[in-house]
Amino acid sequence: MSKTHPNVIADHLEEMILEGTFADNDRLDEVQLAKRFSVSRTPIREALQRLTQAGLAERIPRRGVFVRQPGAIELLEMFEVMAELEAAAARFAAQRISDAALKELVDTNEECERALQDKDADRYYRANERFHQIIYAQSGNSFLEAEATRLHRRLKPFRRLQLRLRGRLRQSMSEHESILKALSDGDPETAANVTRQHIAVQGDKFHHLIATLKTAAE
Amino acid sequence: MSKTHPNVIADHLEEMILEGTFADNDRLDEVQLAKRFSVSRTPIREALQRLTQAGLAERIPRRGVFVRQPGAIELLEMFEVMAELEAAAARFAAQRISDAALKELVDTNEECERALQDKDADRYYRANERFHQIIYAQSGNSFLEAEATRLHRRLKPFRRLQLRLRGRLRQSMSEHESILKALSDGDPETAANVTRQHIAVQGDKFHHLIATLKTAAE
DNA sequence: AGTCAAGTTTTTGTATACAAGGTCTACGCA
DNA sequence: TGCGTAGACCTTGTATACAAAAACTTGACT
Repeated sequence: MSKTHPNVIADHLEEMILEGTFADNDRLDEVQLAKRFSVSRTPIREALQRLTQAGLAERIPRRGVFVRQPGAIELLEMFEVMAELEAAAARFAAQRISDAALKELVDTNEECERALQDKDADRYYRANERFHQIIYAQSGNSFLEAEATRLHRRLKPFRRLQLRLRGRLRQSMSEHESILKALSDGDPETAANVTRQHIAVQGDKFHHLIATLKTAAE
Repeated sequence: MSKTHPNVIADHLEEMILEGTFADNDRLDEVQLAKRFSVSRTPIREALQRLTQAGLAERIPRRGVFVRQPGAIELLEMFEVMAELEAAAARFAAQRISDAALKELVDTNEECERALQDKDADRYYRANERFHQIIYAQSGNSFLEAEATRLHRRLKPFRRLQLRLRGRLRQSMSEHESILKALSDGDPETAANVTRQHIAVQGDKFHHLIATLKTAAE
């Protein structure tokens, strides 16, 4: 592998962790990674620190850094917070969204629809992601946008799971419609509530999630 | 200064930045800090990286790291998000709070009251902080608790300002009462809304905030 | 055989050396 | 005098050397 910058290394490792290349509690060996990326330990340590800061790994003093995959409970907690952040973004967006963005949102949702009919999961995920990203941006709050994006990214590998969990994509689509309506109506409360419901994982789905996680782990 | 660990150094620098020891855009000189803390540049660089990750400073490649004090807009954005996180915590807490915690919350609020009557600002701030911390914890979501605490900490130096901004502490106290009532009633919606109002900086206060910031900067 | 301890090896953490790019000064030239 | 540029000087970024702590191995003793 060619010599590369620490940020790139961190991105790379982050990607690997998020994609599940490493198992939970795997140790990230500094010299091994140094060889792997053809750099010295110094930039590797920098990258590892970034990962620990992001919560993707944990550094135990004098023992090393270990990847930290979230368990079922932590995952639920993260989804709960995600739901609130998205709800907040939708609340603000209902008051602040531009006509252009609203149109873009409609287009994106139609793209979702088409991808769904074509059974093109990949395209659906991309469009879905853009749908949410537009709402973050239209919250008119770049700090919120950044935080939401960060958490969204962190949860990305589990989104697929969440969708399967929710049952059918159909329902997700109709929720999008409700969000869209609330936004174009300029109704912050409804926008927030509908969005929260859209993201949240509640009640009986909890057990389903745990079961799915266990299956995935084996 | 005695030789100390990078985390301690980072905490120290963080404290200094938050307390306003450094001005915006000040460069954090590696060798200077190394001398100051009697360590080599390596642990200093680690500490600086932590600061940049936390958003308290920015690293410009090949130029150094510079402290980033939030401007008025960013500050408002952060308060907006803080309001939403607190509202979310209150929403969950209304459903999950324990009797013991509820009692503790009442006690803490009374402590606020007493401190207010004694005009003991310091004690008031401590009690106020505990009040909010209890709500975070009682959200029953440790991820949310951690995120809220993180942002709370970041906004700490501006809270004083926010209170002055809101007018009188009296109002803050009566808002606490409303929150308390909603929590003991187990009413999530009200708890969330009241809390959001409690934290939020809206409308005309905006200009006031900017003016106050400018004064503080001179 | 099992356990404990001393020594060896491995690994992290810190210091220092070196390389590469950026800044600043001083001098030449219009 | 003002501007541009060459070169010295700093500063950051990376590699390597060294120190200290943990893990592992081996062997002695019960």
